[in-house]
Amino acid sequence: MSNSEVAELPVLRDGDVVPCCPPITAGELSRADAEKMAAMFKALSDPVRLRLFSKVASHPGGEACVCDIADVGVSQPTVSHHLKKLREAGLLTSERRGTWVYYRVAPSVVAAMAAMLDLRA
Amino acid sequence: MSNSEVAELPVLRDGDVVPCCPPITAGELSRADAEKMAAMFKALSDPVRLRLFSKVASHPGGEACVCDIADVGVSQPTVSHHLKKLREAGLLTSERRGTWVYYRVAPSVVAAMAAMLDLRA
DNA sequence: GAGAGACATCGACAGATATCGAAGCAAGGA
DNA sequence: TCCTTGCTTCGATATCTGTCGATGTCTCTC
Repeated sequence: MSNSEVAELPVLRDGDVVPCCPPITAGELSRADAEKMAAMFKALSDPVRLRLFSKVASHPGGEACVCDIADVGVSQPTVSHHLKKLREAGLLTSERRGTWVYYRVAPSVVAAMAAMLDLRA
Repeated sequence: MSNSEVAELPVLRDGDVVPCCPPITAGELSRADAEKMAAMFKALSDPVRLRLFSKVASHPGGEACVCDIADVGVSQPTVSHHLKKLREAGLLTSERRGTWVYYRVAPSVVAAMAAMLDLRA
C-alpha cells in the first residue's frame, strides 16, 4: 500500500470504533464519507476475506485463532495478508495469547455498514 | 445452481434479482456464496461508485438521469464506466427515455447485502 | 540456550482496475 | 439532412491487488 495519498484513511488500531456515515438514502455522500465507506466495503470485496470473516463471526465464542480459520485455499502468508486488511478496515480485532493469535469481529463497524445499506425507501 | 467450482460470476442483466446468501454469522460461507457476495461488495468498494449510488438512491422519485448525478469529480466516460459496474452488480437498473438514461436502485439486492451484515451475535 | 511451531513481513510478479481522450451511437431540433 | 447533446464504448496506461516463497519474530518446551 502506497503511503499517504490524498485521503489520509488512517489505519485503524485494534479496538477503534468508527461510527461512520449516514444511511445511503439520506442524501448525497460527502467525498470524505464516501472514502471511509468505500474502504470498509473494499475490505469485504474479496472472497477469501469474506470467508475468513464469516469463519470468525460464526466461530463458537465469537473468536477464533488463525489456525482455526486458515483453511480457505490459499497460502499462510496470504491468509495473514487478508486478516491484516480486515484488521486495518476495523472489521476484526486481534489479540495474541501465548502462541496463538485470536481474531474477533468488531460489531459496531459491521453494524454501521448494515445501517448504511438500510434502504427503507 | 451449485455446480460451479470456479464461479463464473455471470453478468447480471438489468432487472435481475439475486436472493443471495445467508447471514454472515450463520456459518462458514461456501466458496460460491463468497464469490457472489464479494462481487456485490466490490461494486460499492469505490468512492466514486458509492457517491453515484447515493445520488441515485437519494434522488426525488427514486431515479435520476446521468446528467443529474455525473458531477462526482471524474470525467464523463469514467462516470459511465462506474454506472456500468453498478448495473452489472445488480445494484442499479437503467432505462432510456428519449434523450436521457435514468438509473434507479434495485432494492432487493441491497437488502440482501444488509441482511448478510446483520450480526445479531 | 536451542529447537519447533504459529503468525507476520518482505520482495516479486501476473492480473485486475480506474482513469482519460477519442470515437461511436442514439435522439431531438434546426 | 445536418448539427448538437447525452451517454456508451474503445484503446492506452499507470496504479493497485492477490498471490506465493523466503525470511523474520514471537512464544513455548526441552
